[in-house]
Amino acid sequence: MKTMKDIARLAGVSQSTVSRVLSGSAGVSPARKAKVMEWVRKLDFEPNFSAQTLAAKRSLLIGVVVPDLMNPYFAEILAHIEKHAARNGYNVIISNSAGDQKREREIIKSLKARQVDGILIGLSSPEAPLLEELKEQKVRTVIFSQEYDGIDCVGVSHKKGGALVAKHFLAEGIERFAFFGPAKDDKYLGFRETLIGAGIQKDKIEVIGNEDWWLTMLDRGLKSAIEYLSSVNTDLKLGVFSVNDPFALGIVHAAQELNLKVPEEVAVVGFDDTFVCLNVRPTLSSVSQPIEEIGRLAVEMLLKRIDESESNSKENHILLEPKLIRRETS
Amino acid sequence: MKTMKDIARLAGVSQSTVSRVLSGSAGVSPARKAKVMEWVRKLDFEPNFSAQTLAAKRSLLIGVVVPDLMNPYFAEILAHIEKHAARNGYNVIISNSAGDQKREREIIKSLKARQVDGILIGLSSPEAPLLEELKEQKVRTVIFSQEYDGIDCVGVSHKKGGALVAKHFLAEGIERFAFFGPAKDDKYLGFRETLIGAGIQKDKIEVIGNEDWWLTMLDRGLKSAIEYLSSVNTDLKLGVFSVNDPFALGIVHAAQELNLKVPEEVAVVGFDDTFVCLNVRPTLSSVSQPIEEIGRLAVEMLLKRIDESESNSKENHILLEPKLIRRETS
DNA sequence: TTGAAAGCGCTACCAC
DNA sequence: GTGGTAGCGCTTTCAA
Repeated sequence: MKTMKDIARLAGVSQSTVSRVLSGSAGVSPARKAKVMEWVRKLDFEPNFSAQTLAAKRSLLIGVVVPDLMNPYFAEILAHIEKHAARNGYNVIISNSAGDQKREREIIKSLKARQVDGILIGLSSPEAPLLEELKEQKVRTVIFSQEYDGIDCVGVSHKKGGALVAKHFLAEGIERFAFFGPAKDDKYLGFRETLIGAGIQKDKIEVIGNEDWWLTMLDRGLKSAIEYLSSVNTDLKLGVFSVNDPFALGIVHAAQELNLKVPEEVAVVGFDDTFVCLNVRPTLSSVSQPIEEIGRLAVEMLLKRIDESESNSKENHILLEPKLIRRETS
Repeated sequence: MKTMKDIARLAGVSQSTVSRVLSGSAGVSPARKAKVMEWVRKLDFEPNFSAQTLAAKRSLLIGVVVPDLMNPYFAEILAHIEKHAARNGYNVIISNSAGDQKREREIIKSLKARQVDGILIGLSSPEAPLLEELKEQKVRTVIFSQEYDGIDCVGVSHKKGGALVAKHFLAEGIERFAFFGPAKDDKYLGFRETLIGAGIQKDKIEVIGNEDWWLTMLDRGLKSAIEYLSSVNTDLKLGVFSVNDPFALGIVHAAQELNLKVPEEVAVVGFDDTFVCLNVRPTLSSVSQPIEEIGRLAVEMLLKRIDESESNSKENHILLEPKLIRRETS
């Protein structure tokens, strides 16, 4: 491995000069600059990032934490994050939390030890204690899955998304409802609120997979979907709203397996509008989040924070509009 | 940020002792060890990775390079790689090459500058020059997508996979064939070889999306699939073999759009057997790679290389058996 | 405009 | 067992 010292010796200048040339800081004569660059090219030199990080306290590294890499939503957003990060000279460390808070803490701790310049985090459900910690520790953080007071975030309003689905189901004349996912999710709050506001009785709204929903998720929800659908009374048309697309797919398949007609007997709407929605038959209705935009904005927000030396300014919240994309399952 | 110096001062020992305790190296009295650990816990101390990397020349970081994060195959394998890496105390830097060789070079260069302990790389098509470079540079590397002389690798034999599909098509009495993907792909070689061995005329075998197949990939192949299927003579039943699953899906949808019956008029087989195969209707036939195993083995292989101080030993090639999973599209 | 030199936080060697 | 100390490769004052 070559070092700046080598370049300096070969180019006949001091190491400081090499550093100045490479960092693009002003105050180097064109002649010396050219000489340095010549050797940099000749040796295909690249400065050691660890040394740079140690000395400059800036790693050009961002950490991304997601609860489930297999969920196409997170895979897609990771792809966009990586693209924009790379474009700005940043590398991305990816960590999968599997929706486990303990693991999330460990990850964040280790990312800090790596001196990452910032963290982008997607949560699968609201986790106040963790976010509270994140706020205390002064790591620059942007959440791309939900809102939280005192932390930068970007995303759609899940509550509004839930409300959209409720309105849609009501307009279709549906009278029984189920939500697949954690009851504390904002999506469910918006869903339920709207239904109750429209005069629906509470006993017509059910939550499935509440506590252990994450475990249920891991096999894509098929099993618990079958369990639920086979136990439910189907004399009333059922409207099922799912916390995400893979899980919604599980419901559709469960319905098919039980010979229930979709959407005539069971209407299904997912969340995220990932590309799988179009890749399945029947095509899946879903609440759309502008994934690419969210990924881009999250990176931009974080880099802006990194640039401003003082972390004085108030947090930024960017809320985009969710949209219900109606397809064949609802 | 606290440092080892702080811990040392508080615990009343030298910095060397703190270092020894934290690295678990022998030769520290239990009493002092306990005292150090007490302060480590109290301050929630975590050593600075950059400093460690710089001093020990070991980053506990591995780089993963994939051509397309949106392809479920790579998303899945990344998930497994991350899991096993984390289990062994490694973090993962993920980079998306978009199938571009220039970008791949840049990525590798920057990963080396980051002092990664090793690189796992998945390629979308054979790229001899790049791999040759990789061999020259002594970065520990494992390929998880294909075989290459002189570099460790793990995966299924794509050639065998292609042969399996050819045999299957022949057994179904199919007489016209197409391969969607780059002609230089081993999958195609095995496919074509087997067909020709069985007496099929060369003009009955076509390659679609050869040169610009990657671009085609990016919108999941639907457009060029429609283009191809609408131009082809359909009086003979067609067997289409695709380089991966998303692309195969494009063909199925194109066929549906053109009112061609799948699999009666057009049989389709994908590659990788990602979970989308089961999530679509008709369910997609595909050549299966044991994704989880490949991810695990790739990490294990790399860590073994890292452990052996000398990089003397010959390369390892692990070839797993591909399997044709027949479903509704063939 | 340039170079010398003092760190950044840690590891590892050497001496006690 | 333990502590002192010389780097690891870079950035960034400070003087010249």
